[in-house]
Amino acid sequence: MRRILLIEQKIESGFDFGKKLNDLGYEICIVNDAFQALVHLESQLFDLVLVDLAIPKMDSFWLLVARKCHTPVITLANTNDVLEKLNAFEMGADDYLSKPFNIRELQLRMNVIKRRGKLTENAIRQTIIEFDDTEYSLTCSGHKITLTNTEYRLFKYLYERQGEVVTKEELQQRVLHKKLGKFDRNLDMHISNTRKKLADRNLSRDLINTVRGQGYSFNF
Amino acid sequence: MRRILLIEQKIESGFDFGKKLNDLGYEICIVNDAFQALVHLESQLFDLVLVDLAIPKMDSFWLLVARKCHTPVITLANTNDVLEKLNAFEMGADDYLSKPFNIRELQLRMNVIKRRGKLTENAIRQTIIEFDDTEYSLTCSGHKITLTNTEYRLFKYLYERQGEVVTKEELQQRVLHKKLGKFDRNLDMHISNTRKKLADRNLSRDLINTVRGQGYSFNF
DNA sequence: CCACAAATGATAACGATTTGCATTTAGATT
DNA sequence: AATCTAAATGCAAATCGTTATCATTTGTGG
Repeated sequence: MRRILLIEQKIESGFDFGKKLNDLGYEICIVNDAFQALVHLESQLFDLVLVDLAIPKMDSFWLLVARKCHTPVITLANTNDVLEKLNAFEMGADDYLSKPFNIRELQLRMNVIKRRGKLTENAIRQTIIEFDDTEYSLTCSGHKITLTNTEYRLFKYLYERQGEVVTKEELQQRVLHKKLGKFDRNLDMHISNTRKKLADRNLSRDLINTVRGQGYSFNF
Repeated sequence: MRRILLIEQKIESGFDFGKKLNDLGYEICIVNDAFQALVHLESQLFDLVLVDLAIPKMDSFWLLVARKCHTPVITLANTNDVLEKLNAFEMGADDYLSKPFNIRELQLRMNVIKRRGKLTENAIRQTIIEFDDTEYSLTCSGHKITLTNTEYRLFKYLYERQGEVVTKEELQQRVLHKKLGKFDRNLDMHISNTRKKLADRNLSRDLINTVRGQGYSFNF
């Protein structure tokens, strides 16, 4: 899941939101009306369409288009209105979020959609990991693990792309902020140390899976 | 004038154009939306930004960013529309070209900007710092200093915002990737160590200026 | 199935970063 | 100007991150 088309009425409010997503490694494209959305959807491939329900008219128009391009859609609403929620689903949205929401929540739902798309509607994940950004700790099925800053950011980065294989280059660039050297072993060390901590708390060290020659991936 | 950031809507059409420039000795980086542009502008130094005006909306957004990074901007347009031209200048572009244009013409204009830039640059500062991302070293008026990864990224971050006061919060977030604690001393330490290294090489430790209660700023 | 190369795992040593405490400085208050 | 206080700094110790090295695993071609 990489490229996201964000349809926001107020382009400015989309900016910092989009920036956040961008920081997390997504490529964002923001448009503010259905026609532009149409143009973009037809000329480029997107992995997800996020629509602010405040977009006037055209409600289901872009949806049709998205459907044609086999792109999943998540709608965003400003209210917690149940009717609006039902409406979104009726229109054929794949999921729904009401603002303000946590980026993490969005990511989780994106992952669910992604999996649904790939594995044709399988079990919903029940193991959920809670992250604590302030003390670099995570809690998984009752076990709490405290990592170091770097271990934490690596783990979280992988978690946020669960299922995907993340290359060492990417991790090195985006988490460690340095280039990957020829015989660079330091990612391996962080992974190794993290796995040890997982094992110490009776969690599977295979939460982080190594894909030989390619990188690492997170898997429950 | 070396590194150019090219913002093109259709990435393909940017390719051969970019290739031409590349053949002429420029280092080109092509992106196709404002956010990517933002990311690149914030993480690397460019000497010039070329923007295809066909980039939808966002018109002035990337411009703001480029301004922040002290990078000149030339806009490219598909029409010969005078309004568009005026609009470009209003937005603050340094120059304007309508497609199709001669690469020579572009070069001429780039030189003009360069000269313009150098003049003001010389008036303001004559010292220029060269950065080496691979070994975290910088060269300033003949003196070469090697920093650690973190010191280097902090220094560069401040340098890229020269004149501005950058808050500790921001540095902590964007460079150290952690929250600023109440009695957090680690930025101070990095600054202190960097200053020491500057002094060791007969460079002014006041290149990094502390603004009591606010943060740090870079100043020649 | 074996030999070989390449990738990964793991330990330890080393260097960098962070933390805690003591001290100094800048600015506000009187 | 003397005092007070919050912020900044210096230094040392503890923690964390990186590198060097060797062992182990995995995949490839004979």
